[in-house]
Amino acid sequence: MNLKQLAHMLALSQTTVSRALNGYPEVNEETRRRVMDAAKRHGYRPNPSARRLATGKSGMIGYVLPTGTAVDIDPHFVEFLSGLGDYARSHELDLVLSPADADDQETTYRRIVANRQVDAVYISSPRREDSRVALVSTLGIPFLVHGRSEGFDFDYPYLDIDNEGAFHEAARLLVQLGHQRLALINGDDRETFAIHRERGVRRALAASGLTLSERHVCSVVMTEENGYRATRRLLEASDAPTAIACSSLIMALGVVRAVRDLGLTIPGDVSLIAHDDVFPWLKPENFSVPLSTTRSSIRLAGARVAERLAARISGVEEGARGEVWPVDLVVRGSVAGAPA
Amino acid sequence: MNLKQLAHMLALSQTTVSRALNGYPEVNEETRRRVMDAAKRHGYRPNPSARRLATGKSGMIGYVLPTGTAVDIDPHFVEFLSGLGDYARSHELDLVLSPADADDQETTYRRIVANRQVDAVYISSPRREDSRVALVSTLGIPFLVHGRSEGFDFDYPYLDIDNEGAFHEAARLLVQLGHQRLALINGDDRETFAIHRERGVRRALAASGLTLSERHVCSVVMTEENGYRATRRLLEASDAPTAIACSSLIMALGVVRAVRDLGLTIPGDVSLIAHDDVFPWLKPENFSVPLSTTRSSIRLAGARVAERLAARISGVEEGARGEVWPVDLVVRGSVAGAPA
DNA sequence: CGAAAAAGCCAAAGCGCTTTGGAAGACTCT
DNA sequence: AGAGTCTTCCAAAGCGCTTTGGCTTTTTCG
Repeated sequence: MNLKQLAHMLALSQTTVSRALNGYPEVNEETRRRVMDAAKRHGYRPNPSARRLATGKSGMIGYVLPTGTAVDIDPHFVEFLSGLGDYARSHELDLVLSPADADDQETTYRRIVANRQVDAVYISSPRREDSRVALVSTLGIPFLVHGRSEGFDFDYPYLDIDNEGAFHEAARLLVQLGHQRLALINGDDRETFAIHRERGVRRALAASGLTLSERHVCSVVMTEENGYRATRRLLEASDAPTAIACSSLIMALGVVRAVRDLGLTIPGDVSLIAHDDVFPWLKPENFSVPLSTTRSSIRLAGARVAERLAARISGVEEGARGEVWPVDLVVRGSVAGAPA
Repeated sequence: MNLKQLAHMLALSQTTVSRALNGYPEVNEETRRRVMDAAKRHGYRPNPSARRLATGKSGMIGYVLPTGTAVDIDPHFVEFLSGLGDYARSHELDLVLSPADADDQETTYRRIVANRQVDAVYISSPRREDSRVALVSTLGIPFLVHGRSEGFDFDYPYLDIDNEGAFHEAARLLVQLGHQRLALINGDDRETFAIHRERGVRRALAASGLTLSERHVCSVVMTEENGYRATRRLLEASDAPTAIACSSLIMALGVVRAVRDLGLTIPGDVSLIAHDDVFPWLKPENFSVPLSTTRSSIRLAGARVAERLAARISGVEEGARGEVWPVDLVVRGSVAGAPA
C-alpha cells in the first residue's frame, strides 16, 4: 500500500494525503481525520527510502565505529547502547554503525554525511583537539559529543560527566584519611576523561600541599591485566602508594588481585577507589572487599544522548550547549586511614 | 556531482554511465574505462537513497536490539560487533541497530523488512523454537542465526559453536580426574547454548554412570553476582560438588570469590572450568589461579557472520547451511584430581 | 554479399515520496 | 456587490538512481 493507492482510494490527491499525514496546516481537519483513519486501517507506512530521497532525512542516527584487528571496542559501549536504545525505541530512531578503519575515520564521516545516511551523529571517547569533533562541526550535520574535547577555540554540544570533580572528591577523601602517597591508574591519557581525572587528583593533592608523582600515575588500556601490572609496579616500588584511584571497575579487578598476590590487604595496606560506570554484570559492592566508587551510569548517558540528538534533529535544541553531570562518590569498605 | 551531471560531462546517457559503473556487459570496455576514470576523478558516489529507492537494496545489515529498562545487552555483544566491524569495514557494509521492546520484536522485524531498510539480518542468542527465526524465515529476507534454535521442522542458515562438545570435553576431563559430583553454572536455560552445554555435561557423566543432579545445575543471568550466589549455594549444601563447569568468565569471577569466601581453594577443594568467549579485557590465564576454559572467539564469529551475510545478500551463498565451530579445551591450573 | 545476430548506446518510465505553484471556492469587509 | 483574503485542494515537478524497450551500428557467417 503506497501513497498513490491510498490517495486514489480516498479520492484525494497524493499532495493532500501526504500533508494530512505529516501534520501540515493547509488541510481540513475533517479530511485529515479521514486520511489518518484510512491510513491506520490499511496499515499504510510511508516508504522510508522514498521519503529519504525526497527529504534527505533518514530517521537514523549514526556512529562511526573504529575497528581494526588491533582495535578493541570499549566494553562500556554496550551499556551506553542500552541507554541509547531505551530512548530510541520509543521514537522509532534507528542507529547505524559504520565501521571504519580506526586510523581513518574521516573518510567514513564524510561518506555518511555526503550520503545523508543519518540525520545526526555522536562521537564518543574524544581526545584533546579531537579531529572528529573539528571535522563534524564543519560538515554541518547535527551532532553531540559524549565526553569532551579540549583545546578548541569553538564551542560544540556535548554531554559529559564531571570526571575532574569526581576524582577530586575521591582524592580529597583519601587525603583526609591521611594518605600522603596516592597513585592513579588511569585510562589512555590521550582521552579527555583521563586528563580530567588526573587533573582532579592533582588539584585535591595540591590543596594539601601534596603532589602526584609521575611514577604514581599510570596510563593504560583499561583491562584487568593492565590493572594488575600497574599495581604490582606501584606497590613493589620503594615509595609505594598507600591509596589508589582507578579509572575502571575492570582494572580494579586487577588491582585487587595484585594486592592479594603481594600479601597485602585492602584497605589495611592500601585504599582503593575506582570509577564505576554501572555495569549490570559487575558491581562494586560485590568485590571481595566492597569497593568505594565514583559512580555515574553510562546507560543513562546513552539515553540522554539519544534524547538530545533527537532534539537537535528536530531543531528543538540548538547551539553549543554543554551538559555536565555530577558524579556520586560512594564510600564502601575499600578505603581506610593510611597505615602507620 | 550526480549521475546526470557526470553523464552530461561525458556526453553519454545516464543509462550508459550507470551501466558502466555497475559492471553491466552491454557497454564498450573503452567507454567503461572512460566512465570509471571520470567517476573516480570527480569523486562521484551514487546517492544511496536514490539507489535504494530504485533497487530496494540498502547495503546495510540489520540487527533488532532488544531493549527495555529491565533488559541488559549482553556484554559479549561488543566483541561480536568488533568482529562484524572487521569484515564490514572493508566492504562498506553498515550495520543498523533497531532498538525494540524486548517483548515485541516482531513489529520491528516486520517494519525493517517491509521498509526494505536492510538487506539482511542476523539473530543472536536464539532460544528453543525461537519465534524470531520462524518469523524471519517467512519474511523472506536473507538472514543468519548466530547460535541455533531447536525444535523446528525446517532448516535455516546458522553459525554456532559446538557448545555440547565443549562442555562434554570439559566434563569428561573432570570425570577422568575422579570427580563424581559435578555442578553446572549455566546461563539462561531458555537459550540454546545453555541447553547444549547441559546436554554435553550430562552425556559425559552418563558415559561413566554418573548423573547431574538437578540441584547441581543453576540457570541464571550471567553476572558476577549470580556466579557467586550459585557457588555459595552449591558448596554450602551437604552434597557439595567437587568440580564446577561455568558458562562464562564473568560468572567465574563470582565463583572464585565465593570459593575464597568459604575458605576453600581452587583446585584443591573444587575444580573449575569456564567458557571463554575471549575478551580483551579479562583473560582466564590472569585469574588468581589460571582458569581452564573452553575457548571460542566470539569476535571471529562476528566476522564470519558478516562474511556469510554478505555472501547471502549477493546470492553467493544459498540454502540452509549450518556451520558449527569446534571449541578448544584449554587446561590451566584450575583443575585437579578430586579431593579425597 | 545480404540476412541475422551481437554490440553499444539512448530516451523515458519507473521507484514512492515531498513540495512548489496554482486554482477554485468560501468568507470577510467596506 | 465586488474586491480581497482564507481555506482547501490538486497537478506536476522534482529527489537521483536503475531498468525496460528500442534503435543504430557493427560483426558474423552461410
